[in-house]
Amino acid sequence: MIVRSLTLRGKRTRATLLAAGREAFEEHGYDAVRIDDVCARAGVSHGTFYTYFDSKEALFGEVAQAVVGEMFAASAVGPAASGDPYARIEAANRLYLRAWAANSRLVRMVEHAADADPRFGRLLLELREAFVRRGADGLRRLQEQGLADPSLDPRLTAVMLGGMVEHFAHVWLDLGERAGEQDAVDHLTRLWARAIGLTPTSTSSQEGP
Amino acid sequence: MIVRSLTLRGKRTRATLLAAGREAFEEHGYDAVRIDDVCARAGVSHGTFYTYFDSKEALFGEVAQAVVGEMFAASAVGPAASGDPYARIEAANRLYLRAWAANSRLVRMVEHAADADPRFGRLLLELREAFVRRGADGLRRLQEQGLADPSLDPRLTAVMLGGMVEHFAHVWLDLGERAGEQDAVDHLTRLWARAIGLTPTSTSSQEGP
Amino acid sequence: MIVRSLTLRGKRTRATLLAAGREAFEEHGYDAVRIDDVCARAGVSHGTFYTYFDSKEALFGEVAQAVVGEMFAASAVGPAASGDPYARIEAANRLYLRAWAANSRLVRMVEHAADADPRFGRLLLELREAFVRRGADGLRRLQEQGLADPSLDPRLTAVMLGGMVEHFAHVWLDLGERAGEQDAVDHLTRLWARAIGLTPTSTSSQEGP
Amino acid sequence: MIVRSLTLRGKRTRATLLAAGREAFEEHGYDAVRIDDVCARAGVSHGTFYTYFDSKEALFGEVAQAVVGEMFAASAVGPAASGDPYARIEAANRLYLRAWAANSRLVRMVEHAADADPRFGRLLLELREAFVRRGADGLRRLQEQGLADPSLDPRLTAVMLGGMVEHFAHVWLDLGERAGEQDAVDHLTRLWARAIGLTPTSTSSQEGP
DNA sequence: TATGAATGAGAATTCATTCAT
DNA sequence: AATGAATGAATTCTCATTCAT
Repeated sequence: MIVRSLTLRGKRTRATLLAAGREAFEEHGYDAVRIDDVCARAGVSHGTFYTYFDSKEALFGEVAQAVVGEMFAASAVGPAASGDPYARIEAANRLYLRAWAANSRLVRMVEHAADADPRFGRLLLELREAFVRRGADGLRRLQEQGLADPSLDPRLTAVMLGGMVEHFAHVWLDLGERAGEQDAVDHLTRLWARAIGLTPTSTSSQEGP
Repeated sequence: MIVRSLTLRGKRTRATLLAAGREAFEEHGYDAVRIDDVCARAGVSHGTFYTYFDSKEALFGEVAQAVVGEMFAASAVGPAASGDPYARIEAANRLYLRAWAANSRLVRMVEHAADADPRFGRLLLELREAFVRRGADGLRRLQEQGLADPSLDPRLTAVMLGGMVEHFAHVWLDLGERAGEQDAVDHLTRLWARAIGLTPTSTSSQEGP
Repeated sequence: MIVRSLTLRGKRTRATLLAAGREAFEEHGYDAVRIDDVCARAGVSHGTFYTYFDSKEALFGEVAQAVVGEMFAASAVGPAASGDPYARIEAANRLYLRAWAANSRLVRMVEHAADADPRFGRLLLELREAFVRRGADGLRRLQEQGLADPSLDPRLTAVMLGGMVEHFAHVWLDLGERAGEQDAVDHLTRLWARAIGLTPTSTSSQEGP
Repeated sequence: MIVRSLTLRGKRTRATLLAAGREAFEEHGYDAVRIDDVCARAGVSHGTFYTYFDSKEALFGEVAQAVVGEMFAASAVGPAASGDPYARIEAANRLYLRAWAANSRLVRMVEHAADADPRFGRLLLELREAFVRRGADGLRRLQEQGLADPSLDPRLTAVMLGGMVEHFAHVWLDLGERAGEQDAVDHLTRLWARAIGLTPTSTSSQEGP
């Protein structure tokens, strides 16, 4: 693997290889991907692959890193979002479902890789931690505002309800559980809101009469 | 692989191999297990393996079948359980957590195998379906009794809340999220109960007024 | 590589592979030999090779061991040899030349391998040590009998004169220095004998008056 | 590789590469040296290497040539040396030991390379020939002066005794045979002198009456 | 002259599976 | 039923060398 800083051409080749690898992993799964597949897709010889990556695993490592980064970025509810708690939860759930739709296969591959290689486990842990903290902070705020059940442990609750959304995304998008997006988001949000004892405010878009 | 029915000795050898395979898969993961490992553990030669199983995959198929069966059996709340809805949910959650603790690695392996082989997908689907149906039936009954929000789709809700428990089991037991069992079961149950709008009955052990 | 003790058939295959490897190394040198060459020569598939040997290096290790053993055995002057010191030296020199003729290429390969792998260095050291000790013991005996210069260090002298023979064997047999065997043995022996100040006994076959 | 004569800058780069190659070969051995290592050491890029050398082998060829030249030059007993035959032999032995100490690894590499490539064989032959001729001429002169056994074949004797020194140098310096330089030179010289029947002259520094 | 990206021939090794005994 | 020797497809990775810039 190359060490020195790359020229423009080198950077391009590396990026091509990375993209090709991502596609290949997504399509065929880690085991089924051969270095030569990636190279063919990228249009370079397999010697070139080793100019930029140490091994198939190293390539996957970079793909995983990218995917995890995207997952997190994609599911962040902007600060501009409505101040209404219910609406924020709803927006977060919708975003997560969509982010998952775009990356589910790869994320599951990272999860599997984590079984064998702690490096991937750490990557996943960081991602999960970010989500959990985000959820726990949100809940804590609601509790402080008297809008949510103060007896719930914020972290544990965030882990559980976040897990509900994550797991549903998997079941829905990967395992083919049938549901419309609107229905799915609605149910997830209602369950979440009610679970934490969210007190509807006047602007709430909750289930109505 | 032989077809005719087995002698007693044959049955024993087969069972030994199956147990050895299960242990090996559990310890090292699918890819890392070599047929030789299994045979060494079972104390038979390579050739013998193929007397009883068509392939490594076939062995794993049987292991998976067994695990899935155990998972389902282990997590069924007996009919003798208290009639109190909250208590039933609590019992189910506790049982599921424990069943998962006993089988998580193998279940995850089955999940991963399902990515590549639809046969395992089907197996998993059956398991999930049984859980979902059980959960949905329970909810429907509560709705009919006027004890749960009637506007919730029973199946979708069961998928989501069941997923919450399943996912938490994974996070807690495999990924090391710290929590005590009592706390975990309590939170899962409270979140679940409140999410479906479970109206406390007089015998409820819920958090009270 | 196989661990359990081999059946007759297994032993035969292993021996065939070992012989094939020895020939291949002898003919083409370590680097140029491919595992497949050895297998083709032995008439087995290359998978079979790995049933019996861990690697090309391991195979070479066994070949080296064998060659070194043969070298030592082949150059031992039997105790039955004439008691005449000069004749014994002469016999040893002749035997060494012949042993070298049979194994020079492989011995040189071991020498080269020793540069990279201390294991081979040790092997060679043992061989050399045996030769040196044999030579030193012989000289010491002659010194004690008053037949050789007592001021010479037996070990150092044995190393030097033994080296003379070893090196000449190489130059003569490998590098093509022209000489007849009789002449070669004669000169080596006369130089050796005179170098240690060997006093001719009455039965000496030395160069006469 | 370029053909036209080099600019000053070109010469410098070439020399740097040659020196880097020599060091690299000396440290790691032929096989283990990658062109990249040499280039990194020389501070130039891969491509540049091929501006000056046709191949790795060509580089080694030049290194070998240089080493062999140095070996010969370094071990020549100047004409100014004492006219005493014993002293001349002693001086030559000491010089040879020292020259070998400086170059043993590379010389052995050349020897090994000679097994596969006759070009290196020829190089070595020339070196050896020069030594042998020098030794044979010396012996012939002594024989003519009546100072050495006239029945010895000068060339054969030179090959053998020269080999004794060369081989001892290897054993002592590369294989770790323990001896002090003075002892080593003393023994080599005494054995050599007595082997050829060198008659001490009055000025001899030999071991006395 | 120098650079460094690209090439691809080449070899080692693993392990599920078959089959003769 | 059991054995274990034999098979060979499959894949990774290295590094000397070429060549466009």
